[in-house]
Amino acid sequence: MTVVEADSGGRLRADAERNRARVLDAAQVVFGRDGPSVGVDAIACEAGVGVGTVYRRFPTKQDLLRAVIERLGDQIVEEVAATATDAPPGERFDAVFSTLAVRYAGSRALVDAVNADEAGAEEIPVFRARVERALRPVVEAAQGAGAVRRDVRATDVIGLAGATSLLAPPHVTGDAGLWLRARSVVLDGLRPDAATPFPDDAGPAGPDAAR
Amino acid sequence: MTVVEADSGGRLRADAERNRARVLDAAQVVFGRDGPSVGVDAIACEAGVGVGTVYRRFPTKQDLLRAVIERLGDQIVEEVAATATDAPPGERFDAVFSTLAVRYAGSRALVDAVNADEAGAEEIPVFRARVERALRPVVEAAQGAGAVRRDVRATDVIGLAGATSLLAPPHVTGDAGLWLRARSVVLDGLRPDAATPFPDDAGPAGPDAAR
Amino acid sequence: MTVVEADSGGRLRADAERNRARVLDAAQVVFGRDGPSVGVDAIACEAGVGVGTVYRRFPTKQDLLRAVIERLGDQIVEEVAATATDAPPGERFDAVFSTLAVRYAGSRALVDAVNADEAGAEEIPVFRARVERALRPVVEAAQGAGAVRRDVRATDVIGLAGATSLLAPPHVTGDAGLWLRARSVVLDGLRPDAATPFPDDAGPAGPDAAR
Amino acid sequence: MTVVEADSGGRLRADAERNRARVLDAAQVVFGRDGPSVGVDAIACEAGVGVGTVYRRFPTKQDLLRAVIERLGDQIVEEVAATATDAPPGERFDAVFSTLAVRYAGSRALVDAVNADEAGAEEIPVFRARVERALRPVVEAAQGAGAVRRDVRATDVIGLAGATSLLAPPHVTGDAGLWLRARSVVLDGLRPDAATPFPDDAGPAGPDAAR
DNA sequence: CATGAATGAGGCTTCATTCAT
DNA sequence: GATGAATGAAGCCTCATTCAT
Repeated sequence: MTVVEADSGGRLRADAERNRARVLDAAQVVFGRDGPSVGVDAIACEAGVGVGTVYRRFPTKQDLLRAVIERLGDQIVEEVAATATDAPPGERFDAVFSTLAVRYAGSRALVDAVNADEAGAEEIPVFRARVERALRPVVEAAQGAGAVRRDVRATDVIGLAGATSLLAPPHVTGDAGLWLRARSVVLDGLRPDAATPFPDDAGPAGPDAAR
Repeated sequence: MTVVEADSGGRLRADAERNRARVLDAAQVVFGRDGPSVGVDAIACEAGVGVGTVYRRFPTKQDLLRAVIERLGDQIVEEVAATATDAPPGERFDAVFSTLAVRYAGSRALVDAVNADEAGAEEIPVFRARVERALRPVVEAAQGAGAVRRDVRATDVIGLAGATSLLAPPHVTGDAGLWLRARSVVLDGLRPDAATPFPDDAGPAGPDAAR
Repeated sequence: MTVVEADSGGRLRADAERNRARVLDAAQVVFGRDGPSVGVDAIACEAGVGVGTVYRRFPTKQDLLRAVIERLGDQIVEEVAATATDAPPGERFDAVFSTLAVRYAGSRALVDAVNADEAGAEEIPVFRARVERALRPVVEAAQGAGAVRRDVRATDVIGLAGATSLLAPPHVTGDAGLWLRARSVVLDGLRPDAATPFPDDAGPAGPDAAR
Repeated sequence: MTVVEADSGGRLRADAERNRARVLDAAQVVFGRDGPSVGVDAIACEAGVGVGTVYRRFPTKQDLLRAVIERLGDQIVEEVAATATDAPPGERFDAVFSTLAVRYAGSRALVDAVNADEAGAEEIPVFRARVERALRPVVEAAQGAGAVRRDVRATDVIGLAGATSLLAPPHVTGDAGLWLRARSVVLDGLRPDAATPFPDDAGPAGPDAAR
C-alpha cells in the first residue's frame, strides 16, 4: 500500500502539509461563517477532503478550533505589523483598531470561543497575549503622540475592538452604519481630550498591570 | 363536573405558573451561562423538574429561548424605567447604559442570538423595538441636556451597550476593571465634546431616524 | 374530601359508571379512527374527561384497548343477532357478512390488534370465539338452505369478513366500489355451486375442527 | 487526489452497497413482522449495524419505509413475471394470486401503510400502479381464457390478494388451513360461472377502467 | 374522585470520532 | 496516507403513567 515510489515520503509529506493548510483554510472560513458548532463534515467538504483527513491532522475538533485561533493570532500580528506603517501614530492606531475589529467580526468562532470557556480555553490567553504584544507599541506610540488617552491599556483596546466587532457585518446585517458609528464613538472615547478619569477601582494602568 | 371547591383549578394553575416561572428562571440562568446550545436537560435539572415539564410549558426549545428573550425584554424595560429616575439626564443616561450592559452580560444567549439570527429570529426585532422604545426618551433627554452627542441614535447606544457587555462579568472574570474602563471609554465617546462627526455613509441621525 | 353527602357513594358510583362508559365510547371512536397508537390524551379529550379519569377506570392503555375489543365483541354479537332476523337464511348470511365487515372496517384498533400480537393478545381468541359462536348458527342455517357451501367453517367466514373489511372505508378511500365488488366476489365464492373442493391439507371442516 | 488504486472507490461502494442491502433486508423483515411503528434500533440490530449506518443510507425512517415499499414492488413485479410462466392462463392466475398474497402477508408494514396512508404516502400510488401493471396481463389472459370473470379489474384482484394475506402465515399461525380455504373461496368467487353481477354503484369494469 | 401537571423512559436523529478499504 | 462508511453517545421531543391538588 504505502510502497509506491522511492521519494514517496517526501512527496507525501509535502502533500500532507498542503492538505493541512487546506483544512485550516476551510476551517477558518467555515468556523468564521457558522460558528464553532458547525459540523466537521462541512469543514472537510469545504476543504475538499474527507473527514478522515481532517482528523489525521487535527485529532479533535477542539484542536482544529485551537489551530484556527492560533492562526488568527498569526494573521492579526502580521496584519497589525503591516497596517498603515507609514501613517502618523494616531492614524495608525485608528487603522489598526479597525483591522482588529474586522478580523474579529469575520470570525464568529473566535468571538464565541473567547466568550465561552468551552472552546480553546487554553489558547485564548496565549492569543490575547500575542495580540497584546503586537498592539502595545501601536497604542503607546499613539499615546506618545497625544492621539490616545494615556490611561488605557492595550488589553482595553483589544477588548473594545472585540466588542465593537459584534456590531460589524456579518454579525449585524440590517444596519451597516451601526458598526461605523460605533467605531467612531469608541475611537472618540479613546482620545485624550474626551477622557473622563477612570473610576478608582478600575485603576489607571501601571506599566505592568496587564492581565 | 363533580362538586369540588371552586378554586381548585386556580390552585393548580398557581402551581403550574410557579413551575413555569421556575423553568423560565432556570432557562435564563443556563442559557445566559452556557448559550443557546445548552441541553434542555440541563435547564430542567437547574429548574428541579423533569424534561417533560419543560416541554409542557414550552413546546419547543426555541419557544423557551423566545420566552427568555421576551422576559429579558420585560426586565430591561422595567429596570430602565426604574433606574436613576431622579438623577439629572446625563447621569441617568450613564446609569441606564450600565444597567443595559450588565443585563446583556448576564445573558449571553441574547448576545449570541440577537447577533446571529439563529435563535428566536422573530422575537429579536420585537425585543429590539421594545428596548429602543424604553431607551429613546433617556437618550433624548440626555441629548437635550447636552450630555450626549446629538447624532447618535438609541439603537447605537443599545448596540454599544450590548457590545460592551462582552467585557462585563460574568464573561470576563480575570480583570474586573476592563469592563469599567471600557464603559468609561464608550461613555466618553458619547459626549458631545468628544464627537468626531460620523463618516458620511454612516449618516447622522435625524430626529426621527430610528431604524 | 370524600365526605360530601350521605348518598355520595351511590351517586358517585353512578357517576363513575357513566364516566367509564364515556371513556369507552370515546376510546372506540378514537381507536377506530386513528388506530391503537393514538395517545391516551386524545381519548380523554374525546371523552371530555382528564387522563387521570381514564387511568382510574383502565389501569393501562392496553386494558382500555382490551375493553374496547371486548365491547366490540358485545356489539357484534348483538348486531348479528339482530340482523335480518326475518330474512331467509341465505340472505341473512349475506347481511351478517356485511355487518361483520363493516364493524371491522370501522375499527382499525381491532384490525391492527388482531394482526399484531402486541395488543390485547389474550382478548383476541376470546373475541374470536364469541363471534364464532354468534356466527355459527347463521352459517349453518345458510348451509342447510343450500346458500353456502358446506365445507366452510364459521371461522373461515369471520376471517374473510375481517380480510374484506380492509377494503372498506375508511381504510380504502379512493375507490368505494372496490369494497362492494370484493364483498360480492367473496360471497360468490362462498356459494355451493362455485365451490372447488378445498385442497387436502386445508381439510374439509369436521364438526369439531374449529381452531 | 493521491495515487491510489483506481477501484478503491468501487470497493468501498461495494461494501456500502452490501450494507445498504443488509439494512433493507432487515427493515423488510422487521417492518413486515412488527409494523411501521417498530423502532429504528430494532432494524439496526437485526441488520447487525449501528443506528448511524441506517441513517447514513436512509435519512429518515420514512425514507427507509418507502424504500422497503419500493423494493417490495420490485420483488412482486419480478415474482409475478416469473410465476408459472408456462402454465395455462387460469392456473397462472391462481398461482400469481397466491404469490401476491404471500408476499403481502410477509409485509404487514405494507398492508398497514398501504391502507392507512400514514406511511410513505407518496410511494403508495406508485407501488399500486406497478403491481397493477404487472398483474393486468395475467388477469386479462385469464379472463380471455374464460378462467376469471370479466367484470373484475386488476385492482380488485390486488385488493383481494392483499385482504386475503391477512389470513396467511406468518400472521395467522394457529390454523394454516384457514388461509388455504380463504384463498380457495376467493378464487372460486372470481370464476365466471360463480359470478353474481356486481351491484350497480360498484360499476362493472370497462376494458380500460383501470383506476 | 376528577383533574391535569409532572415524570422519565424511549424514539428519532445528529455528529464527533474511529476504522476498514 | 486518504477516504468516507460505521459507530454510538447525546440531543430533542413524545407519551404512558403517576401524583399533588
